Amino acid sequence: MSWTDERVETLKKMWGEGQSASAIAKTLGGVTRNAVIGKVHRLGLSNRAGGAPEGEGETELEEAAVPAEPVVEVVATEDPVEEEREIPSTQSAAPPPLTAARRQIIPAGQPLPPQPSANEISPETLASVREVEKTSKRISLMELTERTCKWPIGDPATADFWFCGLGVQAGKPYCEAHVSVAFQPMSSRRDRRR
DNA sequence: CCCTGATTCGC
DNA sequence: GCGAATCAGG
Repeated sequence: MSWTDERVETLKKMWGEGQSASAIAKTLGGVTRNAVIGKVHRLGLSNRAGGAPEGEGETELEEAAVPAEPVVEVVATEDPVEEEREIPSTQSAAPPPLTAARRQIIPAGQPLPPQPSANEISPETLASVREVEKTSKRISLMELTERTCKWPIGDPATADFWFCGLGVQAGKPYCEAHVSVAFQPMSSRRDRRR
């Protein structure tokens, strides 16, 4: 494969859109992400220039020393390389109707499971969850991957928070134990049809 | 371990 | 010019 005008154009476009080198390489086909990066540099557009020359926006989640700005940034932890994401411009201009209770909002965005509460989870499964929490790897947000259990454990508002991190069970986002509690057969309780 | 971009250097 | 290997980092 060679860098035809077409391919270069695609490269420029995708790179400009903020696509990752590997994603671009996958789209183009016949090249590796290294090739893409190499080309990007040769083309002189290493830095995702354009309109944001500066950017000291380090998303540091330090202590809760928020001055006064009710900065409600929804930092959705997007998957590394989902697939064809062609919408880096999706502004969620509609913050959920969270009026009062704001200090106890769980993770962010995506379909994270509810914390194991005294819900409708059978004592057995709940017990197994407790078990897993002991043996969990306690990985950080950064460690989360396609194949690590993304079950949150602990209180996100404190340092006492981590993710299970055990191996997931084929495609599922959680390990076996957490899958069992996340995906209840929908009849764990003789539901009193309200 | 997974992934990201950056750089180097033989081809 | 090209891109694998390597580096540096999350």
